[in-house]
Amino acid sequence: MNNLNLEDIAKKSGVSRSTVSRVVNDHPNVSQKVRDRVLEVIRQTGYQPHAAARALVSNKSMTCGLILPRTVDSFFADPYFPSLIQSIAQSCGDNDYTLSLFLSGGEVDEDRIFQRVTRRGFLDGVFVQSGNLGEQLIAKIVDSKVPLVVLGRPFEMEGVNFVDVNNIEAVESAITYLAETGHKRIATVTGPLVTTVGLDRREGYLKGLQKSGLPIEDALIYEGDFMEQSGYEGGLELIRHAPDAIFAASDRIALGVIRALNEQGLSVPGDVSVVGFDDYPVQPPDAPYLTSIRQPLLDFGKKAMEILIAAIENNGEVHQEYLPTKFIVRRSTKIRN
Amino acid sequence: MNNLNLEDIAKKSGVSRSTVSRVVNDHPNVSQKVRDRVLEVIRQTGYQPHAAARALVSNKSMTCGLILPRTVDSFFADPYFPSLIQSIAQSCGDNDYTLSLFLSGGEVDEDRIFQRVTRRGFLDGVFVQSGNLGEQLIAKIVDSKVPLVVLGRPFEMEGVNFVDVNNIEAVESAITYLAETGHKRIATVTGPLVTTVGLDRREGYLKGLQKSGLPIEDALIYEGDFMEQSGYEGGLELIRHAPDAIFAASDRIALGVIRALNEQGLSVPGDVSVVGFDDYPVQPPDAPYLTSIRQPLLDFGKKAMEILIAAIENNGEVHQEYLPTKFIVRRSTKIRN
DNA sequence: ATACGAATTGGGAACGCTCCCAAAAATCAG
DNA sequence: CTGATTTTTGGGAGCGTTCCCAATTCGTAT
Repeated sequence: MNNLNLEDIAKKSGVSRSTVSRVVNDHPNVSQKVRDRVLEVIRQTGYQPHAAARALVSNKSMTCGLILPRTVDSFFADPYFPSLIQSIAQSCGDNDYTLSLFLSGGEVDEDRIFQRVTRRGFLDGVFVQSGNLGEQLIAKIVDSKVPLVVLGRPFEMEGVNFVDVNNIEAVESAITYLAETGHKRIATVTGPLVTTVGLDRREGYLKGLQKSGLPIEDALIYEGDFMEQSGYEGGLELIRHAPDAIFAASDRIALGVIRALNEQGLSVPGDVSVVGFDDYPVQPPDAPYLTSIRQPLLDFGKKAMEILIAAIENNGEVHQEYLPTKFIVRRSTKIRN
Repeated sequence: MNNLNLEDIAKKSGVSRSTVSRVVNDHPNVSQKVRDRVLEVIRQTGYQPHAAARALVSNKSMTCGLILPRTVDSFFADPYFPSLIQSIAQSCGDNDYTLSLFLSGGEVDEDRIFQRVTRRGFLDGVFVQSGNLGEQLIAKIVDSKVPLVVLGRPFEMEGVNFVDVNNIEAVESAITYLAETGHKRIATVTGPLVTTVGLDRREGYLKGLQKSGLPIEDALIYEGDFMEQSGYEGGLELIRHAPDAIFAASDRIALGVIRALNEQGLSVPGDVSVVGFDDYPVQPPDAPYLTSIRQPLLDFGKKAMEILIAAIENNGEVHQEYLPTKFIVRRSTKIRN
């Protein structure tokens, strides 16, 4: 088995521990001849440095944490989570970091996670998914000085790194588009208004109406929770007020809305246009033609990782970034005149 | 900040490093008085042992890996993955292990992951999700002697730990149930037949027919891939051969099947009974009444963790376990006479 | 009180690495 | 060919633990 240490490799290649270390870490000032010889021994023996020993002395574990403060339900149902995980995992891998996952279901978990996160020699930094549940944890982590990047804008933004999608602007321009294409009564099923995402997307909706000179009507706003069921319920409710377009704060909501409309004999986009948000790579086959706002998922993880690395290295300035989205017109909307 | 070490705590509490270590690790032979004093200092200072230092000397990182050899698509679409992650994460947390996540999309990733996994002082053991992609990786990990538990039966079972659900038996009894309730032409949309799950569920289907004295008809078997779309396509294909029941190898497939049937004017369960597999806690609202086979998800993670811990500690015997499922009759099936 | 065994406590060594500095070797200029 | 300079190499120290063993303290029976 592979349980050799630096010294063993050194002996086998007739050099010193230090030299092997230099080779392993790609330091300069090693003659080509020696480097090749050592490299060959390493190849033959399959030597790999001991992660813990390295972490101990260099004070870097090359591991970061991803904390998802989530209820069981939403974690299952929403493709956002796999996407997020995937995106972060990818970026970590690309930067030679390992990703540790922490799922939190409540305060007890959060305490436990907080303990772990602040353990020395364990994580170099953490990502926390923003959401109503995690706020307190975020505050504690900020206090603890552990390098942190929040995924999605947190409520308390002062001095905390985060990456988010530009929700407000994205929705605003989607609404503007709807207004420009002849829609007069634009309704919305929002996300949960206890989250910044939910709030921001509603804000974008309001701003969009304002900008387009359309009146804001409370009856055209239904608070959902990103799940399909809430879209369905919202759809049933909203059609009582004769909208000609519905902006859904997530694709899943949009699916529910469409289901409700269809069930009531309304066609999409014939009678009502529907716009979603997310545009996941895998569209549910029920709605292959959903007009939606695409989140730049891979960029998201990449940017988050960039910021985390900066935070780990500099622990200086605060980074807060909003990534642009892309509005994709498909066939769930139509131009009205 | 919290960067004290054992020695500091020792000094502050007027004892030696060793004693503090004993207190931290709950060793006996520390007088109550001293223990209390040390504990108080630890509480005040918020001391936590340095993870890497501990890992170095004790040769246990208290971290395990979860490797998901998966294509992007299926990872997004299938609620199985969040469920699996959740279940494993939970069990890890409960046993004071940290979970590191590795998503693999191909051979390059697999090599990289393998390197990491075998790094000393890094992971105490790993879980690998079974599937056609990961077989080679599993073989390599088995060779490397890193404690391993495969999630789902692997193709090559010799000497490798795994946990699976008793797919064959589960499906067999579902089919038997259908036969007993008067179904004569039971069709199936299988999972991908390049995976053991797909194969086993088909095997259960065949055995069930056999046991019930029903003939096996190739036209009643459609190979799907666990995704809804394949259920839809399978449904369209199968109804040309007039089945009175369709067993879908996953709930997602079942949804697609139902969609196809409905689209063709057939009612479920009026014309055709449909049985799914998985019974995820969050049922898609389209089919709240799906008769299905429930996977014992939490038990799954728990059992897997148990086996992994045993493997880490004993590295002795091989554990291969099949967990029982639960057949849940709802309203997508009916009794025919 | 004294001695003896048990319980408690302290300090050294080691885990495998990186970093620093000094020693050795190689290179170069005069 | 010598001395100065640069490059390469080797060994010691230390990171913060745990484990082991020796030293000390304690309790108890004589």
